[in-house]
Amino acid sequence: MKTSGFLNDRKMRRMAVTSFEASLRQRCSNCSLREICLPLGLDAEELGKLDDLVKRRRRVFAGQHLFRAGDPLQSLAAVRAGFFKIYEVSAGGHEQITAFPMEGELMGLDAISTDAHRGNAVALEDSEVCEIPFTRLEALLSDLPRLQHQFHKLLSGAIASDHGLMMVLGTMTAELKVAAFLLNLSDRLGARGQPCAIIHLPMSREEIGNYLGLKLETVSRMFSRLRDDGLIATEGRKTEILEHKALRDLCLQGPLRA
Amino acid sequence: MKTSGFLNDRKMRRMAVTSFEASLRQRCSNCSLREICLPLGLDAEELGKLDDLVKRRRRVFAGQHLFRAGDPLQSLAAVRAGFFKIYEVSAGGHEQITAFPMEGELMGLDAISTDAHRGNAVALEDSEVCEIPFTRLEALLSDLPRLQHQFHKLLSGAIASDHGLMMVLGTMTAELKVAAFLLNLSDRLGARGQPCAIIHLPMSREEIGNYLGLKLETVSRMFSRLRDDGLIATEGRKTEILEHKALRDLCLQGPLRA
DNA sequence: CGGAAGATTGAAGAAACTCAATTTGTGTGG
DNA sequence: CCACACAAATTGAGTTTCTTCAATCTTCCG
Repeated sequence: MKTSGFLNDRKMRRMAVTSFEASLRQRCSNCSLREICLPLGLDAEELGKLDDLVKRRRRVFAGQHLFRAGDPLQSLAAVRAGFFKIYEVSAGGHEQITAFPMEGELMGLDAISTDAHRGNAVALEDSEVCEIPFTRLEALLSDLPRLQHQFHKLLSGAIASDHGLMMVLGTMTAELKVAAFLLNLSDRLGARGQPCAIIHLPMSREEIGNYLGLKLETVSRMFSRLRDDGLIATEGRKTEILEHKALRDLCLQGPLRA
Repeated sequence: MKTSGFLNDRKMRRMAVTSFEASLRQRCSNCSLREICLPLGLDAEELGKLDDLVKRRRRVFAGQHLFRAGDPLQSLAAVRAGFFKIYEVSAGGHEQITAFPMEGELMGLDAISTDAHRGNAVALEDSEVCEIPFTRLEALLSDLPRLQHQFHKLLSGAIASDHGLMMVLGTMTAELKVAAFLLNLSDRLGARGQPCAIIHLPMSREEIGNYLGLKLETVSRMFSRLRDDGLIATEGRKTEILEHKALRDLCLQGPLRA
């Protein structure tokens, strides 16, 4: 579970490249994610007001925490690039990963209820976030009904996707859980216009298992089974979905197999 | 899983009684739940505006649906009295109960993202809800920053409690799941000033199992085990928590037992 | 009181876990 | 660039936990 935040040459080089690209899209107004993120549905004037609020392009290197449980809620964070994991620690000391946020997804929404973060956010790869000071955001929402509505949609969508995970955890066998996990990632990548057949998983088998309520060995076995059945191809953490439809059918029929 | 919505004499008598009581507390302003529900933190004037919005005391008899998946989102509903279950049906036809809302809790929050309900809400006993037309509520939020903030807290709290269930589903054994379930109910009753040592469970073993990712026989066995260990006493669906601290310790140490 | 649904308990089976050995992948330093 | 060391992933064998199937008991209503 531990990851080093050490900055080696490779990481520095990689960040230099992304920072050059990023200079071309400094504002929500022309951000490629504006159709799936908070700005969805805003006009130019409204976008401008939101833009004034957002602190863009804070970098978080692989293994670094963006926030920790107990931290007071200052800002929500939208993933601009990269991949995160959010995990919570129970009173008994058990860790549970509750989400793997990717581009355009907000982190920290569960902190509003107590003004303090409940989850811990760690970058799984070198990443970039946009920070949105929450108090100022709430003030702006009152002025911009469309932004308010979109914010509510994102909050509501977070609940809905949590329910999706509950469905997975509560009703599925190990094989189906892994299949559903891969499809979920693929769908979310597809929704962002990214290639969704070949997925580079930024998380370990252990992290997948933790998320799905399985042990890492079981996850590995299920990857192997799906591979042997010809549904996927694996090459380390790179996973290709060969039979998208068959994989989806597998999830649909669920543990109902005759 | 099926329950009859048949209205027998007993039900009619019961409702007559509650309706008499209810006439004394017709508005949010003097509702006993205002400290845990949407009105928390509002002053008299603000309360009045919210009051004008809310359609109070819609009755839902045991077994009846308040809304179903696919229904367009008209109103959010706050439980005024009674107990509900919310279940979702996956594409593959599997049911998963995602919540057992009780007094002061909002239902339908996950519908905002798609303007249609995803869950199905069924009353587990004769119940009463306050309906809050969502479009009008959102308009009011812009005028009442405190109401807006409280609404966000409730949305955020829903996410947080969903994460709590994920933790249960993902990390706990059958025995701990049942223990955690009982404690959760007890805590929520306690937070409402109700007796929390003796709980009358309005849901069946099957429904508990569905919620916790267990089969009904396993749930029954775990009730028996907790009873044999002296932590609880059971008398049908009436359950008494005898050793509150021991039960909590059990959940804390989790599957870490030596 | 009688029937049906819900709950409990037992015994056998399946699924996932634990422990352990091996292989593969990754990053570091020679 | 290669070899080494360490972490991650895979695979196997045996065990535990939960489920399945089945019988019995209880509770709730009519």
